[in-house]
Amino acid sequence: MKKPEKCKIITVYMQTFAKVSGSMSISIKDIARELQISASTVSRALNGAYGVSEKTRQLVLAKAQEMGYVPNLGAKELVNRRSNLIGIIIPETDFEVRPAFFETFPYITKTLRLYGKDTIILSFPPGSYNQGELQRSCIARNLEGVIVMPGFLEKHPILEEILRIKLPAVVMEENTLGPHCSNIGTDEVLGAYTAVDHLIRLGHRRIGFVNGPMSMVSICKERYAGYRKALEDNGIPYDEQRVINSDFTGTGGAKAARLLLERDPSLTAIFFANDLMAMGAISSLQREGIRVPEELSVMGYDGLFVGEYMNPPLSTIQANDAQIGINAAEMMIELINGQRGKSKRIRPSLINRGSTRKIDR
Amino acid sequence: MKKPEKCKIITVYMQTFAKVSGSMSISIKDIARELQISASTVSRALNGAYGVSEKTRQLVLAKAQEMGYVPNLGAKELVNRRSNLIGIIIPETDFEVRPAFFETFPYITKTLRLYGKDTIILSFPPGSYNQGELQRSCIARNLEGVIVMPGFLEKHPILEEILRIKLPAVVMEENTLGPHCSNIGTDEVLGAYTAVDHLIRLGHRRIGFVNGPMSMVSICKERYAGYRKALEDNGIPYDEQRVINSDFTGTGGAKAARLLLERDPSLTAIFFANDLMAMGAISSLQREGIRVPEELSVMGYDGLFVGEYMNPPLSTIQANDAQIGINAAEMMIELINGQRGKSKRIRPSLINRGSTRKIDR
DNA sequence: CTGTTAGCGCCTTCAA
DNA sequence: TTGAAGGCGCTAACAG
Repeated sequence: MKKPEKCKIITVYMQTFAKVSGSMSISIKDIARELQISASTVSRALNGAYGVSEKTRQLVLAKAQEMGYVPNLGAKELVNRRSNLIGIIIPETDFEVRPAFFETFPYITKTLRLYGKDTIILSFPPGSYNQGELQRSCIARNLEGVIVMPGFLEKHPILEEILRIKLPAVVMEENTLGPHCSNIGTDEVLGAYTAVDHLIRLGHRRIGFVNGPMSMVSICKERYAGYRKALEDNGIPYDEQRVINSDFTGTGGAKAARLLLERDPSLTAIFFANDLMAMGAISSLQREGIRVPEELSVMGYDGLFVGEYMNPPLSTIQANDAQIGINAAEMMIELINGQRGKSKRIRPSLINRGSTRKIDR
Repeated sequence: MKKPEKCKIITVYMQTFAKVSGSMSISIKDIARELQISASTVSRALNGAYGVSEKTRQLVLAKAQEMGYVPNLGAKELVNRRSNLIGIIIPETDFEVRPAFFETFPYITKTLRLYGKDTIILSFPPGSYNQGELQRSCIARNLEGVIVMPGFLEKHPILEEILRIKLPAVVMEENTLGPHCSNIGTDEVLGAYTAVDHLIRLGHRRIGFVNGPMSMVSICKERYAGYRKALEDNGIPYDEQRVINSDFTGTGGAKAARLLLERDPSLTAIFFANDLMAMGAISSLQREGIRVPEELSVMGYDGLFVGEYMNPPLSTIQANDAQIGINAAEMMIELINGQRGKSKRIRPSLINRGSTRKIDR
C-alpha cells in the first residue's frame, strides 16, 4: 500500500523539475504513462499512422498539446535514417567583392522550410581543402544533400568531390553537373545580351566591353558570348580591340575603361561585366572630366541596389535572386526524391537608369 | 565448419554494398566486429577516454581510418544530451535595406566551428509570430543556444520569448539582455560621436543631422546621443532645427537634406545616420548644382564598401563586422558554459574619404 | 584494461 | 486496435 504513494510523489517531483528545467523535454513515454497506454500507440497516433482508433488518437493529440510535447528530431533521424537536414556550403572568406548571390540565401532556407527541411551551414576555405572533408561532414550530420553557394574557384576540389560521391547537390554559378548534381544560376549569356542589346537600341554601335578575370572562366565566357551575339544579331562587326579583361574591382574597371578609350576614343558606350567596375570607372572618368552619360554611356551588371544612388544612377542587369533561391531549394528536393540532376538558368532583368542614354549617332 | 564460410560471404557482401551505397555509413560495431573486440572499447578508444591500452587504441584508430569511419553526431547527441548545434535566427524578408550586419554571418559560423559547434538557420517572419515557435524549434533540434541577427523590430515577440524561456541567446543590435541572454553590437554612440567629431576637426560648426526612423528607437537614440555629445564636447550649441528624422532610404535622405538646407542654408556639413541616405542626398544635391564636398561636406554611416565608388567617395563610419561576429560566437560559448549574460559594444572606425573636406570657417 | 548491460527517444515488426 | 520487444549508433555504469 505504500508503494503507489511513493511513486506518485516521484512523479510529481519529476513534473515540477521538468517545468523548472525547461530544457528537459517530455517524450512519448511521458504521454503514454499519463494516458496509461503504450508508447507505440502514442507514436502511431502522433504520426497519423493507421491502426489507431480515432478516440485514442484524439486523446493522445490533446495530451501532447497539453504537455507541450515536441518530438526529438535527432531520435527520429536515428531510426528513420532521414535527417531533414540540408547543408549549405559557403566559402569561408572575408571577401570584399561579396557575390550578390548571397542574397539568395534567405529564399533557399525559406523554401526548404516549406518541405520540412532545416539548413545547416558548412563553411570551407576557398583555397586549401582536405580530401573527404565534405563527405565526412555530411555523414556525421547525416545530411540529405548540400547546396553550394558561389565563391569557390572553378575546379575547386570540393566541386569535384561532389561529383564523385553520390550525394544530392545543387551548385550555384559554377557549371558543375552530374546525375546527383543539379546546377542553377543566372542565364549569363542572356544577361550580357540584354545589356548590349539595350545599348544598341539606344543608338550605340561602338560599344566597349570590360570583362572579368579569366580565373572565373564560365561566367566570363558566357557574358562574352552574350556580348558577341548581341552585336552579331544587330549586324555590328566585332572588334577585339574593344574588349578587355579586368578583375571585377573598382580600380580595375577604371583602368580598363581608360585603356579602352585610348585604343578607340570614338566609343560611345562601355559595358562592364559587373557593377563595381562600372562604378569605379564612372567615378574615375568624371574626375577626368568625361561626362556620363552625355559623352559615354555606361552599363553595369549585377543589379547592386546601391547603383541607384550613384550619380548618375547605374543602368545594370539584375539577377533574379528570389527565383534562383527558390529554384535551388526545389531542385534539391527533386534530387532527394531520386530525380536526375539537371541544369536551369534564370532570366535576369534589365534595370534602365541614368548612366545610359539615347544618341543620334 | 560451414558457418564461418557463410559469415564471411555475408561480410564481404556488406562491405561491397557499403562501398557502393556510400550513404550507408559504418558504425563502431563494424569496427568492433573486424577487430574482435567490444563496441565500448572502440568507443573509448575513439573518444580518447582513459581505460584503454595504447595498443588497442592505436589498433582501433587505424581500423577506423581504414574503414572510413565517421561518427554519427545524431546518435551521440541522443546519449550525451548535447547537440553542438547553435541556431541562427534571421528575419525572413526580402529586405531592400539589408542590414550591413549580415556581413558578420561568416565570422559567426567560422568561430563557432572552432568550438565544434555547427550552425543551423531558423528564419522567422519579422511580422507575425506564433507564441512558442522558437521554443519548439529549439527543443526539436535540441539546440544549445541561438544567435539572433538584426532585423527584428524592437519588442518583437521573439525577443520577448527569448528572455522568458531559459535558453542561451546572443542578440545583435537590439538591446535585449537577461541572465541567459547577451547582447552584442556596434557602439553607436561612439560611432556617431566619431563622425561628428571628424567634421568638427575639419572646421565645421554648423552641422546638420539626418537620423533614422523612430521605429528603430535604440539605434537612433544612440546615434543622436553621439551627435549631441560631440557638439557639446566641442562647445558648439545644439540647435534642434538642424536635426530631422528620415527613413534610411536614398530618397528619404535626399528629401531630408533639402529640408535641412531650406531651414538653414548656412550649414556646411550634414551627417547622415546611414550611407544610403547620404548617397541619395549627394546624388540629388549634385543634380541641383550643389557641389560635394566643396559647398557641403557629407558624412555617412555604415561603411558600405560601394561608398568607395561614389563620386565623391563617401566618408563614413564602419562597423567592425569581424569583431562583432567573433564576439557573438564567443559570448554564445560563454553562456553555454553557464556564465551570465552580458553586453558588449564594439568600436566602429572612421573611413575618411572624399565627401568631407576641411574648411577655413 | 576490457566486456556486458542498459538506455537515450523513437519507430516498426510481430503477436495478441 | 493495441502492447511488447527489439534496434537505430552511441556512451556510461558496472563487473570482471
